Amino acid sequence: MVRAPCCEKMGLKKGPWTPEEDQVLVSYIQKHGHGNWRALPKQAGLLRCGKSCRLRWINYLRPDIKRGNFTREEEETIINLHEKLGNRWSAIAAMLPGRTDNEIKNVWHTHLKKKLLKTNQPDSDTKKCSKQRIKSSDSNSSTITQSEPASINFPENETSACTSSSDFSSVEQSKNMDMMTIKSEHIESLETIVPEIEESFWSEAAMDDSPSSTMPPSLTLKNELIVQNPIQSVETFQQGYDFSNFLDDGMDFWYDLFIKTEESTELREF
DNA sequence: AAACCATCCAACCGCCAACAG
DNA sequence: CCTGTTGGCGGTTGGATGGTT
Repeated sequence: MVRAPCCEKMGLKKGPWTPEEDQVLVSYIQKHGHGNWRALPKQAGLLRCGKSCRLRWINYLRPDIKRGNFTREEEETIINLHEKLGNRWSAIAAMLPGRTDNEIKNVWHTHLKKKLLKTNQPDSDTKKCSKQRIKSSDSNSSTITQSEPASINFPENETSACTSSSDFSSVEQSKNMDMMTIKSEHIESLETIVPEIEESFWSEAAMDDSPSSTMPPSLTLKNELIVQNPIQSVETFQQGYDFSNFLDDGMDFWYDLFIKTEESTELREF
């Protein structure tokens, strides 16, 4: 079977999207949803192929997209999950609300991979302590800038020592380090969770059924069970899609998740 | 100031699985 | 089953940008 090309040869535009095109796409999806990506550009009056529209929407225009640098917690999550899941970017993205697989993939290739290579070098001073590796010019911010030479490889036997360092003296920072330890120690448990999720658990109907919904299709719950999405509190998850406080909520969620992991293997029921 | 180089990231490409007819 | 269509995924590319020489 010879596959038809994604885009018609004639008349369809490629390359960067203009603000006007973005506006057209957003307006159309807000009004009509995206039932059929292939038909969408024609109906919306866009000279793009459906695939391009879909990519643009998912990776850039979706209202729940989170912009800006990745937080340290997010980077840790990516590294830990990548260790267990490999290059399954979409699976990793499912654990990071507001982040796309494409974005995570980019961050991994351009940022995290290099950091890991650096820290995994045997004769490295960076092994001594995370304190030296995690530089924070702004102690109130957990955001890692792109130029920051931080490592997120956190050997378990180092985290406690570094928690007491001056760089991590605040309560929040201690909490961060605790979370790192917990993630490291319990990542095996996490691995056992993910494969158990049935595909049917998630619904893609939200956007089509209720265009005003702020719940992204990929995260729509069919059931009341909380399984995926560790960066979000149970309460928030059940009530709606609001990541405004995802960081703090996420901390508690990870805590709850892994503490419960220790107590019981029945993780799906809270 | 210009040339060169490195990095980033949005977008594209090709493949595959699921699904409908 | 078979075939064609569609959506989704991971790998890759190339233009833009910033830094260095």
